[in-house]
Amino acid sequence: MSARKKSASAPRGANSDAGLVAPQIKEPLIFGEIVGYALRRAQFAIYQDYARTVAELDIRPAQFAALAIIAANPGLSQTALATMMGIDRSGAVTLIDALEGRGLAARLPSQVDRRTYAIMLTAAGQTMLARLTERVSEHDRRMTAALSEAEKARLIDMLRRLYDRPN
Amino acid sequence: MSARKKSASAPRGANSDAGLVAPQIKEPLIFGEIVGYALRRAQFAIYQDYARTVAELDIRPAQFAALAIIAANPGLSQTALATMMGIDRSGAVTLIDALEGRGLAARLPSQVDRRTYAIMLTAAGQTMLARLTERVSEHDRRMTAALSEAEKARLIDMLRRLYDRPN
DNA sequence: CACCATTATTGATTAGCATAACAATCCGCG
DNA sequence: CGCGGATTGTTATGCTAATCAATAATGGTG
Repeated sequence: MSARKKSASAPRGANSDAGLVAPQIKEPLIFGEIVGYALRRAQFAIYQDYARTVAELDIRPAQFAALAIIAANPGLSQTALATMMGIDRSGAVTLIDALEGRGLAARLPSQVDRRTYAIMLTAAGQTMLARLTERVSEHDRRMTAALSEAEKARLIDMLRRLYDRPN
Repeated sequence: MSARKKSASAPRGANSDAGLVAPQIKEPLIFGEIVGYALRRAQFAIYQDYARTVAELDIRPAQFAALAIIAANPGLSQTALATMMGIDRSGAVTLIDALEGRGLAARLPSQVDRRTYAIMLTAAGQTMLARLTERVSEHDRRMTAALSEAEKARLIDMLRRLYDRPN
């Protein structure tokens, strides 16, 4: 549900553009009442732009998240990264494989547990993260330009109350 | 990025639970500043529960959306449904195949355009949609219980301003 | 009528994600 | 010390959804 395609090519049937109105597709009433719907559309719109933003540096959304988490927790294990990102351990493997293959992260042998690696950012990874952070901040500012700073803060607070619920 | 797993099984290394603090995984600073991150987490949390809610009636999220849109626009074409949902026409085919296979929707031959079908809900589809709408409303109320009615309205308004931007 | 656009459909391809299995290693307990 | 269970990284497999191209049938337009 997005209806973000260009000119809504609804079938015009047999009526020209004389006086007849083109049959406009209506949005179901319930969509307007539900928070989850507005949430989904806003998230989708922003995520699209976010993906395009990081793609300019040939980075996928999950990779940026991984870089940021590794930078904030140098030497963490792969499972720690996986649980932090809410993905499976197997997903972390391919994720780090990609980062390591591009020289952005490295698997150092852990000194306390020979099963695990201590994941670190390389120098290239740190500069890449710096450039990404800059662009992502700009992206977020641009996408929320319709909100004042106070509104932005209130929005974040309300969203946190939605997912931070004590269950 | 979700960190919603149970007890954060961060590796404890070699320290017991005596006085040493278990190495807590920190969230990157930038995540807290970005609207898109809070948006993503809230959307994910709510979507999870939403999917489970409709799954109780053996319906997938996209199928509920299709049912609601068809009910609001009886006799629309498949491409109209596809553009409304923001998916490809080929996706609408399999979507309606499933609904038709379960007797919830029907493809009636259009009387004005022999290429298109007029998609309608069957009686079973209408009662199914009614039951779904009931449960989804309850789900939305439950998920947004941390917000007052006024806050909910303000939240929806702000979210709309995020995806309704005039581009 | 001729030409091009549109519709529904099929098939192939891809990406993402969860699941299961497995060897290496760690930890706890006798 | 040694054994059993748990954990870590890894690989393979399957599934779901999304994307794209191609095609036959039909519509609209000059």
